[in-house]
This record gives sequence, structure tokens and C-alpha cells, in this order.
Amino acid sequence: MAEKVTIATVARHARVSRQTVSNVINAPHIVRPETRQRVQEAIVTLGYRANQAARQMRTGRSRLIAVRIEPTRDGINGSVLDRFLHGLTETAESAGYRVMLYTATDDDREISAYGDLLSAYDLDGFVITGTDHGDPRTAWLAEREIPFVTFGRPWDHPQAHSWVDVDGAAGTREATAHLLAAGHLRIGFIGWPAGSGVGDDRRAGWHRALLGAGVDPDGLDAETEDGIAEGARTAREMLGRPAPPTALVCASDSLALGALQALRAAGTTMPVIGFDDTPVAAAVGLSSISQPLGDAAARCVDLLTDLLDGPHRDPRQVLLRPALVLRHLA
Amino acid sequence: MAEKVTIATVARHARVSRQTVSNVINAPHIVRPETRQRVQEAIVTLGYRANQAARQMRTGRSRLIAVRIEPTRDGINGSVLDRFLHGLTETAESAGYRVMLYTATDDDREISAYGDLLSAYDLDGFVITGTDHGDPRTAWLAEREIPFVTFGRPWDHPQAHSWVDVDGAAGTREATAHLLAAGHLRIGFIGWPAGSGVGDDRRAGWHRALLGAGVDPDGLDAETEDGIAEGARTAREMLGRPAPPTALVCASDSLALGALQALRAAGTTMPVIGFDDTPVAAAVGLSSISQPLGDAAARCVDLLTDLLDGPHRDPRQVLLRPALVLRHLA
DNA sequence: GGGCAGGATTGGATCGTTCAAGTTGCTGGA
DNA sequence: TCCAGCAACTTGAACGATCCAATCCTGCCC
Repeated sequence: MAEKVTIATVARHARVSRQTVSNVINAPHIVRPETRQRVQEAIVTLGYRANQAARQMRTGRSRLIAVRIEPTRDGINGSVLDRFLHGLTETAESAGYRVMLYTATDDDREISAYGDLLSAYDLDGFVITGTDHGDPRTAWLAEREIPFVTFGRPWDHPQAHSWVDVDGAAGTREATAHLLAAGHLRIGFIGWPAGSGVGDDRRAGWHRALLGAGVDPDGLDAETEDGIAEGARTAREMLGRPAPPTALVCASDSLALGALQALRAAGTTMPVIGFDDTPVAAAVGLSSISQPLGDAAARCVDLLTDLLDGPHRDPRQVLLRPALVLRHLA
Repeated sequence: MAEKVTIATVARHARVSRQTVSNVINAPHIVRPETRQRVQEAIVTLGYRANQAARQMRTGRSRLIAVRIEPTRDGINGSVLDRFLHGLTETAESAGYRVMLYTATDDDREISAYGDLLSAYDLDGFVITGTDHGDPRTAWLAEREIPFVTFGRPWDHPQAHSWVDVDGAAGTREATAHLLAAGHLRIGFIGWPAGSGVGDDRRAGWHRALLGAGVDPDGLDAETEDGIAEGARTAREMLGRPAPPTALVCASDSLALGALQALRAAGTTMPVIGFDDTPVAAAVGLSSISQPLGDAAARCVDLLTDLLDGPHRDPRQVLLRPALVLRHLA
């Protein structure tokens, strides 16, 4: 292994002091151009790279962003966060940050992980996913003035902090509008039990679209936990109603896929539109509402670096529009 | 924010020196029990956590493991590495290591990322995925004696370094044996073009199983790039052969899914078995060969910590058996 | 009571970087 | 000629941990 190249090595090689090298790196404008170039050549020649640990000890900044990685669950919905993570890593890298992962099984444990990450690794900031009403994690971070951005709105206080989210209601509204335009009136919705921010939002889009078209949503709504089996069960239940729907919008691809299987088993076909545009939807030809995850990740990094690099900026919010992806099943 | 708790704070609080606190943490056995306890109480009371950056600067070790995260591709096969990553993060955490992500679009760029990660963050080790014949990455790392473990065999030199892999041949052999036991003889295989370690291995299992049962594999094999469309096209082609197969084993779930769709479109049904047991397979009821990814990740961490903590150990290898997951389609 | 061995504890140096406070050399105005 | 003012660069100290070498106890033996 080649021996260590430190700032002192570069300094000797360029016949300047350590500090001048440091200035070339961190404040190039205060160094005379010819000196600057000599130092930069030395840096390239020697292959010098700043040691983050040493820099971090002095500045207290680590250029590290922490992101939680969820325990493998469903596999269908999990892929959404995975795709988000991919985008996040890429964008963070080009902004000069790296991503560190952590796990936590619940909010309390996640909060205690924050303390660990902050004091041991001096993390610069967090990207928090899957926020819900009265999230204790964001409260903890905000209280300590630790920079963070959420992917998901703070449902209670819209302006509380910086966040990026996808307008789920706009997605379900567009899906519903598409089905209305295709001549359907009794468009059903299979969503999650009321109370979750994301779930209520997605239901609201469908609800408003129907009302806007003069259709009474009553009797066209169903609530269930997420899952393929749950989707199938709920679809069967809806088929047995007095006036069953002639098309379906679902709050997730799992639900949509279950519904699709139940319909096929019952010998019925009707358009079904899922949510999240997971690989599963693409594979089976299910239409779905696609979240711009790469974009969302990039904006998260933007907002976070804003908080980190800039002086105390006001929190900013970004709401992205999802896109309806039509496939042969609808 | 509470003010910083350093080793000196703890030392003052416990009325001992910094070194004694350090000893309590790093070499508890050389400290008198009562002193040790007093220090430990101070650590808990003050909520002290060792600053990694400072420790790292002195010891040169960061307790950080780097893992590459692939650009989002297919979405089906990508999920395999994602699940692996989840397991890796969890196991690493309980072994006292954290996972740092990096991206790279090709091997050369990946190698230059190594240099960056090593000199800037003092990474302790790497987990490399998707090795192939004559992998330049492992050569680069080995040359510099940087600890690493691969998930995937070094196909050229089986004992070259520590690795964990899943016995793909055993998987396809089991799948083929299952179909043979169900009475099938002309069992086809859709795999990738010869030349890739993983692909050839999976084909070999099917091949050996057929030979073992006295079936001539000739005319039952097909090669194609990975993908749903490719799988469909290849299955159609095989149906047109003089003696088409009556069952299929595929090198991936993408291929299997494509084959399944082509067969359904052609009005035929036959058992199809995929590989990797992705969420898509589970969702559509496709039988598939499941890799024990959580287990593989855990073993990777084991081997890597062995290399890091122990004195120069010999490389170790772990070959795990996959499991055939039968679903209603086969 | 003094000397000694052995382990527990202490203080100082160090890792590589940046911050703060110098020093040098040049320009220009009185 | 003198010195203020500035730009360009240098030097010493600090971040928080660990390593090393020196010192302090303690108990034990003669």
C-alpha cells in the first residue's frame, strides 16, 4: 500500500504551508492563482484526498447523511423505499455527501439510534421516510435543531420543516378521471383504514374526482390493511354489494394485485389501477400511479444540503406530481 | 443541544484519568473492578459515546463497511441485492459496524471509488457483489491487502479470498428433480448466454439433473439475455421446436415470468420454475428457487469481521443451499 | 522499616485537518 | 521617508481519541 498522503505531504511538494493547501481546497479565492495551480498539481500528482475523520474532528461536519433502511417486509411496497434509496445515494454522492444506513424496528428505537449516529459519527443530517401524524422522530430532531428532511409530509403542521412528497391525491384523482373518461361511473376505491396521512390522502383524490363528476361515492369505498390477500378479500366483498363497482382504484399495488386475482377467479374483468408502479405492476401489466422517486430523492438532497450549507434558511417544501402509467390491464 | 461529552468529561466525573476511561472501554480487564464500575456509571449518566472520528484518526479503523448499491435497473432482479443489503445492514449493526453506500456504473469507476472511500473515510472493508470471471475489483483490493468479502464466488480461483455464495446449481437441480418426480422428461432450461459464472452454474444444475435421470438435454436448452420480453420470446421459440419441453426451469424470475406470459398467450400451460424468489414471483404464484439472502448477508459480515478483528486469518468460504419454493403455478 | 515487583494510573505526544493569530512584502498617500 | 493598509502566506493550537512511557500505589518479603 502506498504511504499516506496528508496535507503536509502536499505542502512540502508544492513548497507552501499546510494552511495554504487547506485554503486551496476550502477557500481557493484567497490564494494567488499561480500558487493555487502549483498546489493543485501537487494534489493530483500525489493523489491526495482529504481525510474526512480529521476534517470532521475540527469542523464537526462529516458530510454523511443517515437514512433508515426498513426491515424486509412485504417485498412489493418495500421496493418503493429501495428505489428511493438508490436515487438518494446517487444524488448525495454528486453533492459530496455519502449515505450511511441504519435500521430500527420502531420509532423509539429509531430515536435512540439518532443519538448514537450523531455522537459517534457526527452525522450532518437525516432523511426520514414514512412520516405520519404526530411523528415523534421529527419532533425529537426539531427540538435539537438537527437538520433533516422528510420524504412524506408532516400531516399536522404543513410548514413545520423541509419535506418532499408526492401528491397522492392528485394521482388517485387522475386515475379516477381516466376511468370516468372511459365511461365508468361506479368507480370503487380500496384503501387503508382511515387515520394514516398517506392513505387518507390517496382516498381523498378518488373521492373528490367522483364528486366533481357528480357521482355519489357512497358504497364504493372499502377499507382494509395492505396486502395481496386483503386486496382479494375486499374485492370479493365489493362484488357482492348491491351496486358493485365497474372499475377499481387501489391505494397500493398489493391491493390492486389481490383485487385483480379475485376478479379473475370470479370470472369478471374490470379495470384496476394500483399505486406506486412497483416492478410487480410492470411485470403483470397492471396500470399504476408512478411516484417520481428519483426526483423525490434528488429534491430531498437539495433541501438537506440547503439546510446544511446555507445559513439558517426557512424550511422549504416540495410536492411532486405522480404520473399515471397505463398498461394493458386497464 | 446538550454540550459535548468527551472522554475527559467522563474522566472528571468518575475522578480518574482519560486513559483509565479509555481502558474501561477498550481493555476492561486491566482496570480494577470497582474503578471500572465507577467509570461505567459515569458513562451511562453522562450519555457518553466515543467519537468515531477521533478514534479513527488514532487507530486508522472506522468500523465502516462499504457496499455498492446498483443503479435501479430491471426492478425484479434488483430486489435481490436490495434484500441482501437489508440483511447486511442489520447484521453489521449488531456486529458494531455501519454500512456506507456508494455507487458506480462500471468496474473502473468502482475501483476509483475504492480509493476515495479508503483515503477519505478510512473504510475498514468492502462487501462486493456480483463477481464474475477475472474480476478486476477483487484483484485491485487483494493487491492492496484491503479486507473484503464477496457475495458470489471468484469463478477462476475458488480459494482466492473469502466469499459467500448460494449454490445455484443445487437450486436448479432440485427444481429439475421436482419436475422429473412429477413425471416430466423434456424439461427445458432458459438461461443466460454461456460465459457468466452465475448463469453457467445455474444451467449446470439442470443439465446434471437431466443426465442423472437419463434424459438427453439436447434441444431443451435456450440462451437469452435477461428480461421479461426475452423470456417470452424464448419460450415461444421453444414451443415451436420439434420436441418442445413440457416443463421449464429458468435462470431468473424475469425469464420465468416472460415464459409464463408467452405460454398463457399461446393457450398452453406447463410448470415453470423461476430463480430468486422475488416479490414478483410471490405475487403471481410462480414457483421459484429462493436464495437465503439474510443468511448470506450475515455470513458475509461474519467473514469480514473475521478478517478485520482477527489476526491474518486464511480466507474462508461459505456455500449456502437455496430452497425450492413451490406455488400454485407449478 | 526498606526495598522490590507488579499492576493501576497518569501525563504527554500523536493522528490530519482547520481556525486564529501572526509575519512578510508590497503599494500608495502624506 | 514613513507608515497604514492590504494581500498572501506561515505558524501554533485545537478537535477527541489512543498509544507510549513514566510514575504511583499496594502488598510482600527479608
